[in-house]
Amino acid sequence: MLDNRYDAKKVEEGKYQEWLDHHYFECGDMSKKPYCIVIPPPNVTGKLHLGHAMDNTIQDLLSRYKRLRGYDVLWVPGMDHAGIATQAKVDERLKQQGISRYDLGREKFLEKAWEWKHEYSDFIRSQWAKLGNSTDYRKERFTLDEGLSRAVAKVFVTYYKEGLIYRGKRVINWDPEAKTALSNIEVIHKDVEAYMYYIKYHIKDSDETFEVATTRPETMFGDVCIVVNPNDEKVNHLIGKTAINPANGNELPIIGDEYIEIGFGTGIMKCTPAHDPNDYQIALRHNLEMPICMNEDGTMNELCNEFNGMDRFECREKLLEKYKADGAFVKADKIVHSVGHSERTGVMVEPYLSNQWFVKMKPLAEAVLEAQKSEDTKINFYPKRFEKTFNQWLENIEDWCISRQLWWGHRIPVWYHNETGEIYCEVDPPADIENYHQDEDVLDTWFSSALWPFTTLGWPDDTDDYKRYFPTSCMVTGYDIIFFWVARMAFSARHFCNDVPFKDCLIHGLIRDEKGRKMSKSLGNGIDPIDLIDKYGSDALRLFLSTNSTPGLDMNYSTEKMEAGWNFINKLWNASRYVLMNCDESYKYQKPQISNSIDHWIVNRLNDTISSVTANLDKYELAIAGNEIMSFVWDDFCSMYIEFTKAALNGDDIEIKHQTLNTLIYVLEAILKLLHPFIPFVTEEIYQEIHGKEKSICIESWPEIYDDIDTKKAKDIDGIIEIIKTAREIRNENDIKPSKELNVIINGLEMNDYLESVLMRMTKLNVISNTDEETIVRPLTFGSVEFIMNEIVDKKAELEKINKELKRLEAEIARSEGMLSNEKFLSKAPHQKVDEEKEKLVNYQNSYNTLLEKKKEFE
RNA sequence: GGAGACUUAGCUCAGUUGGGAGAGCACCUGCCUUACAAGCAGGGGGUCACAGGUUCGAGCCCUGUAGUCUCCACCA
Repeated sequence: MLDNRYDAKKVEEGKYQEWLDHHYFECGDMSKKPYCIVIPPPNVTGKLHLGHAMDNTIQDLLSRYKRLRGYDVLWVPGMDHAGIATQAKVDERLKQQGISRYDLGREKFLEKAWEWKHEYSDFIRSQWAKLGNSTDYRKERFTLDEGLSRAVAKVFVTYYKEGLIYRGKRVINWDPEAKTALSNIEVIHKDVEAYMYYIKYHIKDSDETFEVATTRPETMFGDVCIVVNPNDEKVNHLIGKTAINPANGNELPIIGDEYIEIGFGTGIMKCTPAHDPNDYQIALRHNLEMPICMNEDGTMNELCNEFNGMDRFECREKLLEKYKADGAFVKADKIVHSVGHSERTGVMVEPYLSNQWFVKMKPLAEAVLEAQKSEDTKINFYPKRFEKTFNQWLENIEDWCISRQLWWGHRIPVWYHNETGEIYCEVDPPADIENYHQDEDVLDTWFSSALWPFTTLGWPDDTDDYKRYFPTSCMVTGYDIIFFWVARMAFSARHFCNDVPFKDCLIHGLIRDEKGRKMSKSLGNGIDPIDLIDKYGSDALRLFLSTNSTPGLDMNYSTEKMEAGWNFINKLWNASRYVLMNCDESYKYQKPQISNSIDHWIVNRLNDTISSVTANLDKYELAIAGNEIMSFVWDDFCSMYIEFTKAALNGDDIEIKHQTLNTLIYVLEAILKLLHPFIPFVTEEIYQEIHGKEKSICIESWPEIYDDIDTKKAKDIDGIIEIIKTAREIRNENDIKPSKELNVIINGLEMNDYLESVLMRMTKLNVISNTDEETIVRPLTFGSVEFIMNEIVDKKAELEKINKELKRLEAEIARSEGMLSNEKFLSKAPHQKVDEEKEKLVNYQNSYNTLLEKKKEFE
């Protein structure tokens, strides 16, 4: 017997291990259709947060649903080495021990990083277990494991040989903290307050001066020329002259280039090719030098004279002081402008000229865009609008900088000949390795993530898993990584597998705190999913995460809604307890032969619920599906049906009693299956209470429609419910105690002993066939009910009520008649709607006539 | 500059092809009715941001306005 109180801890304890021990989540039943999801691999940087919990809940929900629907489900677990992020964490740990990675050297540092990885992957697995993830652990992968690493190398080498990867000197985004290059999307642009400094330059051998505006005066040590627009009448006379750089006294030729926007600022720009991408382009056009004036850590270098070794921002201040002293400083205007910051370290990114590896994006992107044009070859986004986001990014894409000056990651499979410098690019190192040295850099962590949906299945080998499960069925992820990840998986799969990586892509929003703010470390408003599980249980958390959001939109955490979820589970628990308290062994495992109308009614409602829930889950409308089941359980099953059954179970009719018990179990079991994808632990607990420990709901099958429903009988119960609600209303309105029996005459609905006992049980209604007393009447859909007036209310009050109701009905009738006499409505609206309206009108008229008659009778 | 989202009850939000507005919480009234008081029964409360348009009919479709937010791109 179930305990008399739902205790999430007790229910969930040990269940996950049992599931694993029974291999319920392992794929491979070849008789079924395959269904595959690969997990977005969490970073091994730390614990999973609430966002992961939501993402995983959705995937688990889909996996469990599909398993019940009879698919051979493979949900692949795995983790990401997360290059910069993890390296930063390990660095930080070393720092606490007073050492730096340079003290250790590359090999030893990597050992430490692997230690970190093992520690955190264990932690993450324990969190997955708490969430109940039904992944197949035999298939778990890590982006840096051997198989994936070979796949990464294979991809690099292939691209390289196809000319889609190249190495070159470019101005890239440099993170001076992590001391590595970043790709464009790893740079976050933030508006910051700054100054636009106006600096005075002298023309060589002349008294003539001009002003140049800059926000980064410290880069003046890297300037090579002054640029004006040759068409700018105001300043083009300067072209050909030579200016003196106030920073170091160097001579700067003044040249013309149409890049300069006429009318912007002073119309005169300084050009720093190594520290600005636009300046770099100008320098290319004019074949200029590209001196670098900073070190990798953001300090100034030997080009900067007395500022050598000074931090870039300190140099800025000191240089300005110098300008103020020697008259070069003109003014500083306060401005707000957008400055790039490193996504990982948060420091200001420095545009920096360096030698990096790039993927040529145009042809890869175009292949995906082409495939998106056809229904057969496209990825289907849910919600659809993200397809536009995805396309637009691919349409405007620039080459992808993939080399990172880190140690933790896939080392670039390129070796340089020690003497000739000749490049050797293969998966395996050159045979005469002693004559070569390998490229020091590693690959952007997203380079390996981009291959995740197929490398996890064994690609580039033509494995059984790859053949069976690729392309995968559905990718579940947040809109924040469409560019980082989704798009890159798309072109990788298109290029190497000639297919989509996944047929569907379900995009969800972010989870925010109760006030709608993003959860962040600095705000300290993060919520640990494990704390919530400890407090409310995994099921309650999952229910909260899966039924309170609209696809693609952000969701706020809400204690209230967590509690509402818990309350629902408690309700389910108690309803199950009621069923099991009343059923002995003989009532289990039987599909009911239903005949009485109450059972027809509940099973009919169950049918509707099954259809609707199934349809919505198939559309990824998880919240709608969840709410549908919850309201069925709470409103129909608990509030109505269970209360109905009390009459049967306390009655003398053995036949009805028997049938009721069978129906109770039958409906409960269907409910458990419908809910299992949402709340797997408690549904398993209850299911095993019915069927014994040797069975598991995890591998059961989805409920089927009971196809022998008498809808007329089911509809009669809608009438009974109307009577009950009317009676309750009358009691409440007139302050009649629930314990006081009321006599009632029912017109237009066939009654029997059982239904009468239900009315007695539910609202203490005593059904009579006629009376000599004066009655009040309430029109209902099927007919009407009458109550003995002086048991309830006085005539005057009742007359008032009738008049009010008549007035309301007149208005309704007028509205309805208006519609039905509108020829355009009749001719253009669907027949069904017209019929509905006609039926309404008839009901209104019947009600009106019933009340009118009663009114005349009173007068 | 480009793109997108949001505006519905006191609060937080649902509302899936257009056919008389819903939930949770809060509030009011009455109930310890042997599954559940973390519960049960009943109730009050909304010009669906604003203005136009399409339609027999608009919270939903179209246009514009206002406010909030997000992403992308950015000129020294």
